[in-house]
Amino acid sequence: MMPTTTIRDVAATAAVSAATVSRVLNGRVDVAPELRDRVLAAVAQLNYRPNGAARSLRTRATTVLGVIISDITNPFFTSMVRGVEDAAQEAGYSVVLANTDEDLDKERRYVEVAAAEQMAGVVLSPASSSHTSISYLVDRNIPVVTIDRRLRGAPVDSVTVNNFRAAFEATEHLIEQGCRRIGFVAGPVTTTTGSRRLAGYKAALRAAGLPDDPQLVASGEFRIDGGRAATATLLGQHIDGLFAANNLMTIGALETLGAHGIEPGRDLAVVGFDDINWGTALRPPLTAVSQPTYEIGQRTAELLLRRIRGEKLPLQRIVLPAKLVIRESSLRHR
Amino acid sequence: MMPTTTIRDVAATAAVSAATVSRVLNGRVDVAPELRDRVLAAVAQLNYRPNGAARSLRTRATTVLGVIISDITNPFFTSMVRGVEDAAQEAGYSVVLANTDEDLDKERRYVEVAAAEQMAGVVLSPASSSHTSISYLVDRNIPVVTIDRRLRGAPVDSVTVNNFRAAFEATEHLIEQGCRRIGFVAGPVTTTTGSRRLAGYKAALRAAGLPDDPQLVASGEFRIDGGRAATATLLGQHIDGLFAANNLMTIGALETLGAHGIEPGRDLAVVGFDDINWGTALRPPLTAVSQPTYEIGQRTAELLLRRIRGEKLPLQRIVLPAKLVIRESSLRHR
DNA sequence: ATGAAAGCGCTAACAC
DNA sequence: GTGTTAGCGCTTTCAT
Repeated sequence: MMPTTTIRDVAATAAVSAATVSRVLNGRVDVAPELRDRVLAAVAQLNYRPNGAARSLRTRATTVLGVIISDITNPFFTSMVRGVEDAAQEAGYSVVLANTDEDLDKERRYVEVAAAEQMAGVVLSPASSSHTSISYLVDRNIPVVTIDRRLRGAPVDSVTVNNFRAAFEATEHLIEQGCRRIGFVAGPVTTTTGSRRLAGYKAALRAAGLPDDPQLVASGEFRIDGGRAATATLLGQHIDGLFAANNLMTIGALETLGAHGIEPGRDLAVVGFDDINWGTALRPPLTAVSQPTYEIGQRTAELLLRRIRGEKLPLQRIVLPAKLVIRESSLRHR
Repeated sequence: MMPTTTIRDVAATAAVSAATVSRVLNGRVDVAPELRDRVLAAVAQLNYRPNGAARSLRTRATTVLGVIISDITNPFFTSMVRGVEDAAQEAGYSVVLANTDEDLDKERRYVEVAAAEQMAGVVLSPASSSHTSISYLVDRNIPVVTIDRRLRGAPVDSVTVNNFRAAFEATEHLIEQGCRRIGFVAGPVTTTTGSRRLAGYKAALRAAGLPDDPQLVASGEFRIDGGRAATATLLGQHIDGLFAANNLMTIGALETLGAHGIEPGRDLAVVGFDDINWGTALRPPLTAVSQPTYEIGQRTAELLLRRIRGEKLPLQRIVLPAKLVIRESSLRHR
């Protein structure tokens, strides 16, 4: 068992007081260069690392960011988390993860934990745009940035993509490919992503003068089985195009199409929302709306860190561009 | 800004000493039932949550597990992390994530951080089986369990699958399908997974009396481009079967095959290591070695928690079964 | 500019 | 069994 080296050890080695060591370590300017050097040398010599617990007990602040998302198992969130992680790490913060499975109770519990643990800030992907428990955090002045989704009516920073526009463009692309009956595999409208993507799809139909047939929309959870079920429903509707509202739903859709012997690109033009690395392993490769997931995470963390540092900014609603990547699953030239 | 309620507030409300509150909260048995109830009532009434920083400063222990893996972006790790997470959460621990990108320097830095932060335990997927920095942790009596991979020569608990056997069976399956020249897209032999899977492949060839042609093995990093490059090499070798050593390499392999107009199942029998949810979205669906990733994570966390609680156990080397899931990409009946 | 001293909230001896 | 007390390692007044 190693003896822990404390700030007093450093102070003794550098022949200064513990207070001075603390000042040096926290970048106070009012320390004589000579003492500074002695302190730094001692720190290096003893390989000293400040005790985080003692520090946060004293300052009532930690260097921990909470990341509360629905499910780390979804590759979409994974890449965002990675972006948050990297940005946090760079600033000396660490990241603790919590999965809510879109369950409001779990979300609330984790938010409470974040408050109790006095986390420096929280990244949240809210399970619902209307019900929220962030007041626990707001009351304690803990900054929150929502990621991927927004909270309606709450004055909270957010980082999202332009879901409406991206869905509009994807639908437009299918129309350009000659599709006239485009099925939409929709997610839950309780999330802002679910509702905005649906709205974009409908708007594109209207813009092209196509009927907005409710039969062409089937919705479900943002999960594989949700996509499977919705697609199965739509197959009865004589569709000539299919647009799935997220990556997991796309998997379910492709499975169902495959099971019915329907080949994307040949028999049906298919577009998915969220571009993942395996899209290119498919035959034909998948046309998909690509979101800058890593950058979303990075930007979220950067914004959160600015709030943590106390910067005064107006409410931020960062919207990053999602772009359609056209491959072959949506082309109908045969 | 909310005022923080401390243990003294609870003590005052319950008309006992702070020490008694502490005893109740930590499950000491030597507290009179009556006082216990008063304390619990006060805790509930004040909605009290102990301050983690103060607690760990005092006890020199946290309720945080470090999870140090190569890349959270890989769906394989993702599911394991989820398993760790859930088990940890259940025991009142939280999880902090760190990505090493298979970089030994990063790994060492994170291990140091885990030690400095006095994390309760660490789950590690070592970038190398031989070089390691876990002594920082061992010296401080911080338990470590390696996950997915082992550390050679280090007396550390591990949870893995039987990579040798799984690779053996996958290869055997290809041989049964009539393959005689099976290409192997290999990962780095510096990892135990990389070397054991290669060994299993070779052993199966030998067992079937097939020549162990080194030309049939091409190796690279456990990444998409690694799989692409290795597969491109193997295409010059007149192979009739292909086995890729991990999920990302499989993506690269499928891409390369697709680009050459080679269809899995029809022109070439293909098996991948790691079964991921999109395997069924492929046409034909992918035959793959399925690992119980979530369970691996769970078991790892459970073992780690037992070590944290100080249970005396012999060195644990838990090996979970990976099983071949046969779909159509490996069948050659046409 | 630097040091001495107090105290963050909690638990673990120790005393009763 | 329960309370009193000391102190974990750090930062931050307050003196000097």
